Amino acid sequence: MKLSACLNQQSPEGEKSCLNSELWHACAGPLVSLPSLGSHVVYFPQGHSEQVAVSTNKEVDAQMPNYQSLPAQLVCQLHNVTMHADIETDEVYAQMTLQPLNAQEQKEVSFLPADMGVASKQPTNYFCKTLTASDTSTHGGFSVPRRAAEKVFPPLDFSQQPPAQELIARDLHNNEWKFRHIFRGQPKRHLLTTGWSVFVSAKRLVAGDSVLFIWNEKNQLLLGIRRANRPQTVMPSSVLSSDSMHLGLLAAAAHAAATNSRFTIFYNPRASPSEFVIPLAKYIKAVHHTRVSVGMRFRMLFETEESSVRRYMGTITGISDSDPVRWPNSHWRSVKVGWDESTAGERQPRVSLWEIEPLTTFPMYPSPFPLRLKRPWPSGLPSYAGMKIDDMGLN
Amino acid sequence: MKLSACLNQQSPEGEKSCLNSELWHACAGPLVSLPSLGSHVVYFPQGHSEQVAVSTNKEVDAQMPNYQSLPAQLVCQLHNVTMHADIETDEVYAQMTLQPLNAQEQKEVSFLPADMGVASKQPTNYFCKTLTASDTSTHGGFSVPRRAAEKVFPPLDFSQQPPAQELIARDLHNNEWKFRHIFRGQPKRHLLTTGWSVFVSAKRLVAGDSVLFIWNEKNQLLLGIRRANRPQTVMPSSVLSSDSMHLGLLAAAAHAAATNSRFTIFYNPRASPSEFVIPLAKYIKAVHHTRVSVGMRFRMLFETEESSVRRYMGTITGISDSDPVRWPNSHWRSVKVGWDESTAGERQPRVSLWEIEPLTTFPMYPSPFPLRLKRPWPSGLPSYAGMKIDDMGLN
DNA sequence: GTGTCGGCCGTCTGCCGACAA
DNA sequence: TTGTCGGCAGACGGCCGACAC
Repeated sequence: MKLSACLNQQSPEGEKSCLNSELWHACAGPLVSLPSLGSHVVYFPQGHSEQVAVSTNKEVDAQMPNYQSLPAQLVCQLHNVTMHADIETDEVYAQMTLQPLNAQEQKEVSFLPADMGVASKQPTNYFCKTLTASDTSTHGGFSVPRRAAEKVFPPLDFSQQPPAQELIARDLHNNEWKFRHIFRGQPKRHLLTTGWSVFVSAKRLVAGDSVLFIWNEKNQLLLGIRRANRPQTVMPSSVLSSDSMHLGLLAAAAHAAATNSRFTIFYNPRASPSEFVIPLAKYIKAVHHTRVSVGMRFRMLFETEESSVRRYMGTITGISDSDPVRWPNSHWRSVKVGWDESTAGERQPRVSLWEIEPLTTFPMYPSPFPLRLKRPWPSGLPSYAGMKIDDMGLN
Repeated sequence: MKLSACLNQQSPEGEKSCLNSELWHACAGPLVSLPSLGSHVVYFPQGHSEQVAVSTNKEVDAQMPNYQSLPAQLVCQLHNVTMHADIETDEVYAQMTLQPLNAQEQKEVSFLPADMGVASKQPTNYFCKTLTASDTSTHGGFSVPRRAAEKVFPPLDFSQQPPAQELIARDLHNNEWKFRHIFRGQPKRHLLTTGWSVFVSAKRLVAGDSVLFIWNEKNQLLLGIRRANRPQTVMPSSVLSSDSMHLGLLAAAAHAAATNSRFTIFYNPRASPSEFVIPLAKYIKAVHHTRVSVGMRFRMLFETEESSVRRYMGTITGISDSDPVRWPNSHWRSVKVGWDESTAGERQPRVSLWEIEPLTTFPMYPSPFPLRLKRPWPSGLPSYAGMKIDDMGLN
């Protein structure tokens, strides 16, 4: 597996766009958004650690030493953010360069305009189909859903019999793929024939994986893939032990925090259980300007199989440290929740405040003890320098 | 890419053998040896760092902080060593669990019998062939060199016309591969036909890669592969930045050294420029009981393309720290050398003392200033506790 | 509307000896 | 001794509409 070359094919403004941004976001999913370049963010080593644990398929060792000097959250400036795709698997990921703010900078932050992060702009003219056994078999081509073909593909010339055209689509690596698009059969349907099997075998697609076609404003056809969540699809790599990787991310963050220097992380939206680089304004709003209490009802967004979103409902069952030993007083996954729909096991039993929308109207189990935080935020102007000592888990 | 399951198919004594030891060593090459389980070794973070740099295809950042508490070499006990092969690429690697010795243990070490490490026992009944274009094309099978077939494969029944048999070989993952072995053509030759192309495509072999057949004492046929050194065959992985990986290996070693606890490393013999876990006795002999001086002639073993060894000759041109800033007073690559054969670029300009055989007879350029070490070893009993402070690069 | 299948044709896989390096 | 090729037969890839859910 190699890293992608950084194809700067569009967005010459250079803003965090290294390869096609629409396609990257479409592959990443509707819930993924990247903080703006230059903005202030909160970085959570815990969340980063979770991603590494998933990627290496190994939980963090209980023997792991603590980094006493590393707070549970670091307020940083985002100096660089680039989108990438693994050259072997097309898995999307982002590289971010973060610089922890010093005390003075954290004080000044509160006077800057809030930046909640740009919402992930999902393209409008696109479709995503989960591949069937017939789609991936060598016996035939790809059956295009009718509405999808009419919305996303250029219109066919129906004076021909049968109507057909050649489609050229580009993937995340800017590679070109050619397909014969034909409208035939009884009943009539849209099919991709010649060229399709080459694509399937090159990308090693199997039934259950999804493909994604985008027709963008420049009249280009873009093509992405999203692999099914196969168990054990992970890649631990024999480069470094998972323990050393966990230590490495902590050491990198601790060193950067101690010296106010930059460090680099990878964010893997499809692998990571939760985003761990959060826009500062979003964090502040959720942690300091939102009332939550045990018994309160909330909603949370999840991605569906068809790449759209739906809300699941739940009830807050507790508010406590998710890892009291290693990360005391961290807001990471500080909210214990129960989900209404009992298809349990899929959804995390713990979430962070900025992931949920509390429903202040009609609480199902009104708590007699509404509480905001164990350490309520001082009224008046927020002090982020103070936060680092008072509220951010510095031991 | 996934890690291999640990197939304990033989050597029930369980000594560092997790999958077939003969096959692993054959794939690793004739120069690779693993220290014995329980023995004392010297671990070099610098060498480990080199391996990570090669694997991530990224040199260590000059900004990298120093670990003041981490010596340039750690005397450890080897608690566990298991052989593995990458499930995707069949690349061989070893996992070792090391425990740094405390001062008391280091003192006691000198009274234990020396363990120079077992030499890599290359199997006797084996052959290794680099694949030709014809071998890997879909047009035909595999042409077996005559001597190889006669030495390694079971004898054919020449009463049949043509003589043929089915061969069953097992790879590092204990997967079974069946081949039709036939002796035919004009002139007569040994060929593998049916089954060969399945193997080639499953392992994604291309011309230039090598295959390796072993006929062991249990009359089993073993089958390994060794890929050509394709440039950029490396896999940086988007899990962790290379900077964090470098920090991680240093942090893991530093923490283990500080607490005398165990840590785990991966050794990748085909990727790593040099072994970085050396039997203690080999280290002591090379560093403290060998005279080297500028101008001295030496030999060093290298692997040939055909999986055998040859010696290259050279002259010592200097003795100095390879990284005076980060690792002062380290013996890692402390010897600057020039090579007789000017096919330069292939061989390292710096080697470590334990990699070379100094030729004490007939030095080509006798130096008027023979020197042993910048800090000569005190005569009498070696003190490894003292070494840690005096000679092992503690800043 | 679309997933899977039988039918059918064409290409490519893969086994053979010829031939030359 | 062995790498590559032309020849050839059979397997599979891949395009088609039928049909059912």
